[in-house]
Amino acid sequence: MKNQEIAAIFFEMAEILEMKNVQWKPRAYRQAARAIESSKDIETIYKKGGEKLLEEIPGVGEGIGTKIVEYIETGKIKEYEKLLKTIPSHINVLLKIPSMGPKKVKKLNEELKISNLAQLESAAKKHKIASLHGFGKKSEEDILEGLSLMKSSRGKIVLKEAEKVAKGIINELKKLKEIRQISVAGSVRRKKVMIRDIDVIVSTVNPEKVIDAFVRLRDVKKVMAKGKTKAMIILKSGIQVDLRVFKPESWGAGLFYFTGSKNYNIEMRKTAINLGYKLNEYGVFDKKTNKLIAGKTEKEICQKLGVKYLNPEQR
DNA sequence: GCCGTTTTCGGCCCGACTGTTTTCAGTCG
Repeated sequence: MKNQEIAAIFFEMAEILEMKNVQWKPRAYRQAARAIESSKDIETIYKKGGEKLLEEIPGVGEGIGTKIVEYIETGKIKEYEKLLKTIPSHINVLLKIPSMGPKKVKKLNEELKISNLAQLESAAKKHKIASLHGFGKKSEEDILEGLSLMKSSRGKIVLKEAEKVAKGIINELKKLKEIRQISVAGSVRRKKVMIRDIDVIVSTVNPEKVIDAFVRLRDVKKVMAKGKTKAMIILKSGIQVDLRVFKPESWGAGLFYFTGSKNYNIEMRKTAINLGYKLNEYGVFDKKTNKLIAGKTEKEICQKLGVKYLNPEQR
């Protein structure tokens, strides 16, 4: 199955293009990569109907279609090899550090010639980064923490372990009388085999209290973010847990939004737009009046969008 | 680079949070 190989290449191309400040193409490559990841075996499609049939995959057009064909036929993509030569090799590992994206990686490379983890660590420790425009003292601390987190964390965990952790957190939070509804969402709810982080969704009329309790859970190692509607923590085990808080009238929308895969969500939002609606994590809204027309439950939302209610695993 | 029951050109999902800012850019999900 070449799907994963090709998708990985397109994701990487998107990152490189982004570092080069290329507009829109990164999005196109990512969209195609995600579609390819979840599409049927791409080689079979090609053998059956040629490039034309490949272009029926959403997000795959002439340009990307030709590249897929090139990979199937020759095992490589010239454009990709060309792109690789334009950046320092292995600079992509820097993108794996939390809080580091294409723009920052590019800047650090240009200003300080940083192109690997060791150079990054050394520069941060010598406080060379804080003086760069757009960076500061906190950026330096974040980088060092991100580096140590990366060294210690085991990356993804298996579903069973994630479910156990999620259950523990939910049981703990359930003790708060402020909580109306609570559920796990994201890839745990979709029952993916490997889990990167755990999403927990809550509905309440008192968000502050719930978020406070969340960031003070027993096993919290670090609070990554804490706002009015969401918080992110890293547990001592290295697992990241995100909490999203909603009002009861948006419960279904929140759960829907943070359960769906990225592709599924984009699909649903487009469906909403076509119907003259707007869909976000708070509900389905009438585009003209901005009035909430569905949000309490997932089924209500599906009904308004005219789509079949799918089990989380299918989204 | 992709896509189109208003468009073959001109848009591209979008909201929250943080840090470095002086109103915003970058990152994340």
